[in-house]
Formats: sequence, structure tokens, C-alpha cells
Amino acid sequence: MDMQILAARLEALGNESRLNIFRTLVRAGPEGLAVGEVQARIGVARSTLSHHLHKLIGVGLINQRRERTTLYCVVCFEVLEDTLGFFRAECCADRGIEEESAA
Amino acid sequence: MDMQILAARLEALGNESRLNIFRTLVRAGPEGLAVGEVQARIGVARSTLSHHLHKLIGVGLINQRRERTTLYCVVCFEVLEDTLGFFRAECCADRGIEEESAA
DNA sequence: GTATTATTTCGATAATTCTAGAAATTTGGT
DNA sequence: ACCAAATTTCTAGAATTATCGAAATAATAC
Repeated sequence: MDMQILAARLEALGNESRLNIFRTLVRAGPEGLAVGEVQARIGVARSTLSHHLHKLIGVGLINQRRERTTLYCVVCFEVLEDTLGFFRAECCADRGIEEESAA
Repeated sequence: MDMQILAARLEALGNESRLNIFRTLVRAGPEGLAVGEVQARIGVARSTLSHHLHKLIGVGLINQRRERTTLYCVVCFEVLEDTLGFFRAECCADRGIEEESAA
């Protein structure tokens, strides 16, 4: 993962609608949530939601899984964790902010 | 801090130029770096750099301090830490990604 | 193969963002 | 007051993004 990907992931999360969508999906856990259910909770137009979801999919933060006619969106927790870890390593380490011990 | 501020901070960091600027400043440490020095390292136009810096200042991630005719940019490490902490709490906690122990 | 449900793609528009050169501003020195 | 250095503000254009409704597609059931 390089800075370009990191920036893309932060950008994907740096939009209030998408951040809410993402948080909703994180809270839904590993089972995920149907697109329609996300739509009902967030209240944005379906085409707009689709646009945002694909932005999150594009950077690897979420995946989709089909069950019958319904698409479920699931957070890719590994990517999320990697992103946070990489961000800490790139931007915070050896400058006052450490992983474990707060100076 | 609410989701709107969190999104704004993530957005500020979610641009490759700004992420590089920010990382450069983090590595410069608490002393900070002159705007001109950042410009020399990043290589972007001065007006563009100013634009990006003010975006970062606007969300509280960096501050400026004047010394004679030179402006120094300094990362606000507390805000950075708060942002990471809040993000973890809002988006990661109680869903497989914990603060300390990886399940 | 037609209907139903779920979701995406298309097309279009308004708004925002990125970029940079030129002019203006701020600070301090002489 | 004038000059030099550092940085910002102004102005503008190109590019990207967000948003939505309508039409199209995908999966399944009958």
C-alpha cells in the first residue's frame, strides 16, 4: 500500500454520506447489510447510494455478496485495519504518537 | 467532535498532495517547517500549497506560527490523535477491531 | 418467457475542488 | 519612506464530485 492508495481510502471516508454509510456497515458486522436496508437507514436516493458504495468498493473498504436477488454490503475489516495501521505508521510513528505507550 | 468534523478531517487528509504535505510536517516534528521549505520539498505552486495548508488549518490538523517574516506550519498532534481515536471509536470499536487486543 | 424484486447504469446539472499566475499583503530591515 | 522576503488572496479555468430520475440490467420465481 502506498500513499496514493492511502489517500484514496481516506478520501472515500472523507465524505459525510459515505462515512455514515460506512459506519452503518461496520455496525452491521461481518454479516453485512442489504443495499436496500442501507438505503432505508441513510435515506439517500438509490442511484446516489450506489455511487457511494462503488467508491468504497473501489478502494477495497467494502465488498458485496449476493444472496438470491439481494446484494449485501460487508466491510472489509482487514483493509480497514491495514489502513489505520498504515496511517499510523506513515504519519504518526516516531513523532510523539506511538502505537502502544503514550509518551 | 461529530461525524461532520470527522469527515472533514478525513477529507482534508484524503488528497495525495495534502497527505504528503501532512506527512512531511509530521516528520518535521513539533518545531514545524517553514511554508517555503514545504514548498521546496513538495514542489507545488505556492498558491496551491497555501490553498492546501488552509484546508488542513481549517479542520484543525495544523497550526501556523510566525517567526520574523517566516511562517512555520506545525502539526496539531492532539487533533491528529483525537481524530484517529474517534475514528476507531465510531467505526471500529465493538466490531472485531479493538483498541488493544486483536481478536 | 413474463413478472417481480433489487440494484445499477445512463444522462444531465449544480456544486465543489484543484491548480496556478499575477497582484496584494505582511513583516522586518535599512 | 523604501526595499526585500515570505506568504496569501484574487481570478479564472479545467477537472472532479454529488445528486437524482429514468431506463436498463440481474437474479429468481411462476
